[in-house]
Amino acid sequence: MKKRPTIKDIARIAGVTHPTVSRVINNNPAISEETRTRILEIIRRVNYQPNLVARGLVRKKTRAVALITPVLDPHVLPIIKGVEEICKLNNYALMLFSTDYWVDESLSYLQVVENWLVDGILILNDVYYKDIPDNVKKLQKEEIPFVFINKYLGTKKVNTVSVDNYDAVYQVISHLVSLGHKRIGTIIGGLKAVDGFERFDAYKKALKKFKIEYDKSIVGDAGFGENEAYEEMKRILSASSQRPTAMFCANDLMAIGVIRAVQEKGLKVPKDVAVVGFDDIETGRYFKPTLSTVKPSLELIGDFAINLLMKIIEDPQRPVEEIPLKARLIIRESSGT
Amino acid sequence: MKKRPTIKDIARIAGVTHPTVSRVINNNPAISEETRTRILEIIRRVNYQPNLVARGLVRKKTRAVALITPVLDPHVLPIIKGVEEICKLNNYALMLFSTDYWVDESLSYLQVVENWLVDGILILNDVYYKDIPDNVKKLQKEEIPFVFINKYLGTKKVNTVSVDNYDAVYQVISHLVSLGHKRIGTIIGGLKAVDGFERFDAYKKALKKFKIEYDKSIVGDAGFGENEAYEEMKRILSASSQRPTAMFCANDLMAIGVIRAVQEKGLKVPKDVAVVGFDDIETGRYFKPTLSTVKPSLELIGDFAINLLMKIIEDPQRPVEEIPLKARLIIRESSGT
DNA sequence: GTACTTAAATTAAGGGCTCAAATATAACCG
DNA sequence: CGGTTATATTTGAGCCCTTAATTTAAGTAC
Repeated sequence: MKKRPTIKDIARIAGVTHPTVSRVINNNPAISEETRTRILEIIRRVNYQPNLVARGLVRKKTRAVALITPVLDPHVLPIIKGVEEICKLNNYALMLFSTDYWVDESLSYLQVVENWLVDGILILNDVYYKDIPDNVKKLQKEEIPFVFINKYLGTKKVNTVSVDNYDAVYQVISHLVSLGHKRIGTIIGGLKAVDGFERFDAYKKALKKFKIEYDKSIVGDAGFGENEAYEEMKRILSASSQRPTAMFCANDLMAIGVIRAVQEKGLKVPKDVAVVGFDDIETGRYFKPTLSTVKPSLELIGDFAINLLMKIIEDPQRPVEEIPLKARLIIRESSGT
Repeated sequence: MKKRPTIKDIARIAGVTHPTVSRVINNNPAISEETRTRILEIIRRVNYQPNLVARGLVRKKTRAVALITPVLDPHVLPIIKGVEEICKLNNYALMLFSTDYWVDESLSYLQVVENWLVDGILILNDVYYKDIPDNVKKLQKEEIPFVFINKYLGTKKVNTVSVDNYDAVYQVISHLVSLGHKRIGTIIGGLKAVDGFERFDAYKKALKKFKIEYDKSIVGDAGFGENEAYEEMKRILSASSQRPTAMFCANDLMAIGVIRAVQEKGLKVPKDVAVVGFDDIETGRYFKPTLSTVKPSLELIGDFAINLLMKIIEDPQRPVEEIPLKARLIIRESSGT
């Protein structure tokens, strides 16, 4: 790369010393209007840009944040989008790291932070932790600003922005109940994933609210997979003496699997079995029948997360905040009237 | 954040000066085995990590690259994924910037680079430029390493990794011809987009190869939009005296629009009109009929692009390279036999 | 005109690291 | 043992910027 002008070059041209130029750049008021305009003019003319690395070194702030995600798939894209947008708006640079679920290795994201390359990190969390994992402990110990996206299910509170799974599932069950359903089964996504755990828990709590008894025989675990859900639903339909009239699935993919299983049995969706998913994936809008679902605003989650992170960076002592965001129920054919 | 140990702290503990420690870190051979192991032990013990910002300042290399994309949608995700993976493998940090097609504003990505925060940039290009745009000229002038992803259609060569649109479209037309089609229309995505331009050009060239005359009446422009393609196809079906028996669409979304229009006319896909798209989007696999398409390996494009960029960073003087990558034809129901 | 305040700039130091040049130490040799 | 070479380490300077402390100049008041 070409050598770029430095603050000293500007100073030399203007006939002042470089701290004076620095003051102009940083809008320090202790500069006469005359020299300020003169220096600004020179800066414009030679297209000077302050070297952010040097500035970062002395200020100990790089104005960069990192987003750590276990995986790069369409599901997380809106979150990234939300984060990126707010970053840009606030002149932060966004670094992207994917860990491929390799949690141990992702300890190395610490390295990125520890090396001062970023001022804070957003951690897209998927896994259900009983206890605070070591890498998070380390973040806390080093007092590195971080925010979890998707609830972090430790006992201790950490800064978090997440889907309000409880509210979302309640909306779904409430919707199904209002259609007259009393036998509402579920396909869960496994208990290891945060969302899997919470949505299942929320399902049980919602049933209780509506005084519907929990029935294990109409519950399946498909680990968020379509084919697994298909198999589980086949099992439920053939095993259960009294089949469910509605199914809540912890994501849309599984809902599609479930619908396939239902149709294969010669039953109709939603007439015989109503199905509601979670996420609002693209395919759900094209699938036949179109899929009822509940849609978290992931972009908004990204927004809130980065905004929270920026606040923490500015004031590391601020109290921990846990922000749940409401999802929106979308009723389509698969649970239509 | 907590104060972290510096190279000087290590030096003090070890009873040497800090350049000695620096040498150990950088594997400089001019260090006795004895002190090397002693210092490494201390580094391990206090968990010292070199401050990359400081290092960046003196080396003028941050080991970070930026990916500039006009938009963050599922279409570009595999590219990001490919880039991210290789970055990680090579200890580069990846910064993500989206310009929202706001090209003027995206001049500001220069700022990111000019400030030394990154060593080079990848530019996801979508727009068709006749001449080299100003921001790219500026990159060249400043001798900033950059690679275009998706062909940059200027007259001058720039470092590029892109889908081989010509080969891909040839594969499609060849496939349709082999099924006996002679009247093959196309819905193009507009000429402003690189891919739009190239795929249309490739379509005409392919027809020529098979000695099929180009017929304007079975060509539509839908700007890559589904509904626009639907409208264009309706127009073509009603206007054309002799309707096409096959349609090549410059992306899958438009192919879906086309199929809708065909079916609405009471015609069958692929019996009456065969349809082939481009991209292999998720929905195409679920749509009825399942969609024939041609799938570029976007992840591979990302791979190649970042690899090329890293080479350029290491050797800025290396000759310009333009790398086309082959796409794969996927035959499904919409062009089935 | 002296003393004092305020404004505007300068001087000096330092952030954490690298790298070239200089020095100290040890080793070797005739 | 003086002189040369090789090895290991230190000294010194600098990357580009910010910030506190200090100086200088100008302005005000009595």
